[in-house]
Amino acid sequence: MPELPEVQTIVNDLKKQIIGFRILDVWSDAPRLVKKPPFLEFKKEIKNLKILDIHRRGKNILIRLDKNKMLLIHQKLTGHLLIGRWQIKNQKVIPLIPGPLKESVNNYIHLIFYLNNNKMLALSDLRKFAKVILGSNKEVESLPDLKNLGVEPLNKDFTFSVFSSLISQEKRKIKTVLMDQKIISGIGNIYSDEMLWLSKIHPLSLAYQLSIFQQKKLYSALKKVLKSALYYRGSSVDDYRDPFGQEGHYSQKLRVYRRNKKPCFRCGHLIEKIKLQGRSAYFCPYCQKQ
DNA sequence: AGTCAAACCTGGGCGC
DNA sequence: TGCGCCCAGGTTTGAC
Repeated sequence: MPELPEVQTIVNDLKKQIIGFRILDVWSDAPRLVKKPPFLEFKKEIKNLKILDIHRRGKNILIRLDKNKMLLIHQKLTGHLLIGRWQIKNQKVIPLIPGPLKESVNNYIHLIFYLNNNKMLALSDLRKFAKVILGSNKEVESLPDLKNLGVEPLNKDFTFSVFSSLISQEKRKIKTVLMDQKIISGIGNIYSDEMLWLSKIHPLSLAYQLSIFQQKKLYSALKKVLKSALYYRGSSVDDYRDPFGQEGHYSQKLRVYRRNKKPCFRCGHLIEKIKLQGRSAYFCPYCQKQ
């Protein structure tokens, strides 16, 4: 499930592949992935638009187009953006390029943008949870998806005092707060577990009850984990792949996520798994005392 | 204000 | 073999 490091890796990779090219056409066998406008309109509107820029906001990918249009893509749980070439045969998507793209992510391609560089940008999504929206710059910018997002954790203006004031008025559990996109954008289940383990904080601790010392530990762990995961091109815990079908290498660096009943890398006690708001949280009961 | 469940989806793993 | 069941999970929505 792509979080900030994965989404940023994808955006960085795609920059070199799609900027300056035109979208010639769109194909989909799951038009419901496009939330706005209705698919036929979407197809008509996006035709021949030139790709001017691509960037990330939270976990959203934003592709700026000609004629003041913007394309928003959120990959949710199992979405993958892939660069390659495919052919549709009997309603099935067949890869034309051998290699890494012949992997399983290819089995779930539901949306293809045909570009004028003889390549295609495809959205593969096993769960079909992904979200695609096309609108004017203004329309897209004012969507709640973007408008309600909190601070970007890797921006310079995300200082310790900003972080401190954000969490010290939060009565919710710290893991819930870290994953709340309205507070800080881009952190999900994997990296919230990792930063809490690194700063030795229990996921169920109430945010406003953390000491200044703990806040400082968490702030630096937060930055460290995200930067490092970005450096290693994200984590491929389930099936995350970059636009070329390659895995991220941070999976080998993960310290707690999905390590239930395995020894803690720090103290050897067994990692525990608990449920928190319908999600799993992994932590070391010895290192991360409440 | 905070917590929780349901909905959106479907492959994979389990028990029988 | 194969059926039914539950689970994973980001985000939104609605209920308590």
